[in-house]
Amino acid sequence: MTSSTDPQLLALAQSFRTTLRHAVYLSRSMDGEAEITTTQMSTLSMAAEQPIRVSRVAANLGIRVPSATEQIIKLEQAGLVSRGQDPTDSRAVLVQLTERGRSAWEDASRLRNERVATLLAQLDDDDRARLAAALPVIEKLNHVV
Amino acid sequence: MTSSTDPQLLALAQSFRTTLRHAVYLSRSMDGEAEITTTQMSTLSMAAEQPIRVSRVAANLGIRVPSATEQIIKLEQAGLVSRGQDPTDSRAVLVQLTERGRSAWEDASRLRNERVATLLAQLDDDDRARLAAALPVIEKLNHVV
DNA sequence: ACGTAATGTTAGGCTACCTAACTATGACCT
DNA sequence: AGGTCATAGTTAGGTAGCCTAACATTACGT
Repeated sequence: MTSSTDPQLLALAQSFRTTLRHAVYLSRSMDGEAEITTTQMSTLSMAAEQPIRVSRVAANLGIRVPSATEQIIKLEQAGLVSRGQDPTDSRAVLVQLTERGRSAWEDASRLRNERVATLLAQLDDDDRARLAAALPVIEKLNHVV
Repeated sequence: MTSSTDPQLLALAQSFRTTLRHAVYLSRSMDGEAEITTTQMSTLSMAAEQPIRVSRVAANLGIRVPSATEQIIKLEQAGLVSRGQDPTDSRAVLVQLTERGRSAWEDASRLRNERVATLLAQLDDDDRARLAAALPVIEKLNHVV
């Protein structure tokens, strides 16, 4: 990975980074006055799919394991998740949503979705199609790593 | 903004939010071991275009003015930006890049661009086109607000 | 069975962010 | 002009998320 990179690729990379930065600002402004932080929301989203290890939460969030432990403990104290043993590995801890956690996640998720949907409603059909087409591409990038 | 939102729009909103979240994780992992933090990088990016007020930096970053002041002072102490008066309003402070700041920003930017370009190189042409087509759409969302 | 690797937790410190209170300048109004 | 209020930024002090280092526990390879 030297500096012998295709100029067109570099240009796309730069646009992508800039747009991503702007999107993050946008996302933050949407989250604004929520009672659940973005990190907690992300953690709940992961656990909503299936029980997940602390180390995986940390890896997905891009933070260290002790930091993930800290957040998860807070979520546990709030009654939103529970920590249980992994039957296949007694070192591991499986984080899963409680009933309250699931409904809290659903509520917060719905609220955010509605806000974003309101934004998207102001695009025309072509733009929405372009956006929809690009989402799977961005997802691919994560698996390339 | 009630819950009378089009289901298709809500579905797209949810996908968009999820993908955005994943992209942020990806972005963080790219920034990883950099010597300039993401916030500082963003601040430099803004000042690189044109001198910018502290309050605008704060607004763009989604943080409060005192927090922006704090970061800008650090950048100033690092010799990367200078703070000058706005000739049109002596209350305002204009943040602009120093020579060192510009080259530091260019270096850091190039490094990140190359990392992202390496990722993008692993997509096929169609996917890259889809990605490129969606970036302006996402930019539009910022101006809709 | 023993040494090493992997998974989490605890302890302590750093930094980015916040609110509240303050200074200074601009805008408006009479 | 003078008075009042709004706007731009800084300072002070507190909160929370993230980090590294050190530790306990369980798994794995030889």
